[in-house]
Amino acid sequence: MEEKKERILSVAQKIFARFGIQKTTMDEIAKMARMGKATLYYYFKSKEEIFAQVIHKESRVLKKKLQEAISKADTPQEKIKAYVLTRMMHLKELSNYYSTLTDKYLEHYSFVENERKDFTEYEIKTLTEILKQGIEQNVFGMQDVELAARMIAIALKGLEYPLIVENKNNNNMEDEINQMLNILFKGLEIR
Amino acid sequence: MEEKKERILSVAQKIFARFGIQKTTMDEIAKMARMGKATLYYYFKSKEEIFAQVIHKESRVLKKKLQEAISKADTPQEKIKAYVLTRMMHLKELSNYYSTLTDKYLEHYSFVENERKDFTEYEIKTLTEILKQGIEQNVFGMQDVELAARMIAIALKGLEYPLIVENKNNNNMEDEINQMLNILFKGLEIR
DNA sequence: TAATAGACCAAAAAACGATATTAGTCGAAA
DNA sequence: TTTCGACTAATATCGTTTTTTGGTCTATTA
Repeated sequence: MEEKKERILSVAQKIFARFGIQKTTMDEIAKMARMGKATLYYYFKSKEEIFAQVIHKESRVLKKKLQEAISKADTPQEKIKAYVLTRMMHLKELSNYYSTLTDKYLEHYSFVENERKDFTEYEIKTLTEILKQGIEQNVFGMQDVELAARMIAIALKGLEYPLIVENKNNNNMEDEINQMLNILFKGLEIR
Repeated sequence: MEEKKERILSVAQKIFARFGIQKTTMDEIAKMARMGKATLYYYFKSKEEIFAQVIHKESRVLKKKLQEAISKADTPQEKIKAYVLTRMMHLKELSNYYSTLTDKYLEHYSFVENERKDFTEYEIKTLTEILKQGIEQNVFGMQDVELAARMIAIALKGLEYPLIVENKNNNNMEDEINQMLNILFKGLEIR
């Protein structure tokens, strides 16, 4: 039954978020989902698979949220702003998905790596799309669109740490992002 | 004698770089420096102090290298390029100073935090300087110079990880930096 | 006095073994 | 088809002993 799988995943998501994959036991998940531990193995083949699917689900949610944010914004500049802001804000909440990006011992799970790659791909594709629209609408101008998108994606990845982890005072994260985007749009050189 | 201190530091630097502070023993340093362990304590009060001084020395060397690179470049754009490139290239080499930035258990040493803060300060000051020159020479144009410098500094810090650690193929690091700087200079918006 | 190091100590870390948890399986039952 | 109690092998944990290591003391040298 699909509903059972859903319940397991949703319970697991909460526990994983709180304790991480290592300190979460299958018994805990089973109890919290009100079923025997063995039943978990009827629906999933391993703890790793449950974790993988939780991650995957969260990734899907984020992507959806990003699409919504983009579609609500009007100009290409605002779309990029919405994208970056939504992305960073959401990642800040997602202790779970995000611990993925920092925790050392998670690096070895290949599905984490895959999910990350997949998201990067999505990110580049989405940014490319926005940039292209910007060019069509005559507000952006660059030689190589995909290259620019890739550069922005790298920068976003890089900014995760100083912006999310290091930054204690969260309120000005939005400010900082806005200021960076301003520079990104206008450039340093005089016009 | 100053020469002895120097020898200890230089030996320690090599061993720290290879094994990190935890796995390096005072006996090792002593042997490699051809002296008794107790002698180390005649010159330094603790292992931590030795490490702190090694870090400090490396930081000074990097700053000097950066100054040279900047002074060799002519235009403000080239100065920034030289700065960023030198900074990243050097950090890539410095397994030691750089491990400082990643290793979890080093976070607690306050001198590491201090050195980091000091470097960030230096970085902002230096970038501000270059940007100001650029404005004087009428090649850069921005409202708040210091703000821009701070944003670039954050971005540089962020880029360390994806550029240095994650990037296996080192040869195109230079390319990527150049492309990023191009966007930074020109901006995305059409002119 | 300025340097050096061997011997020493307390504290931390590693090694070890016994014990307890836990991921995953199986067969029976609902 | 779905569920779970009972079981197992592997892994983690814990308490203890042993070893290593940062740091000190004191005698010796130059």
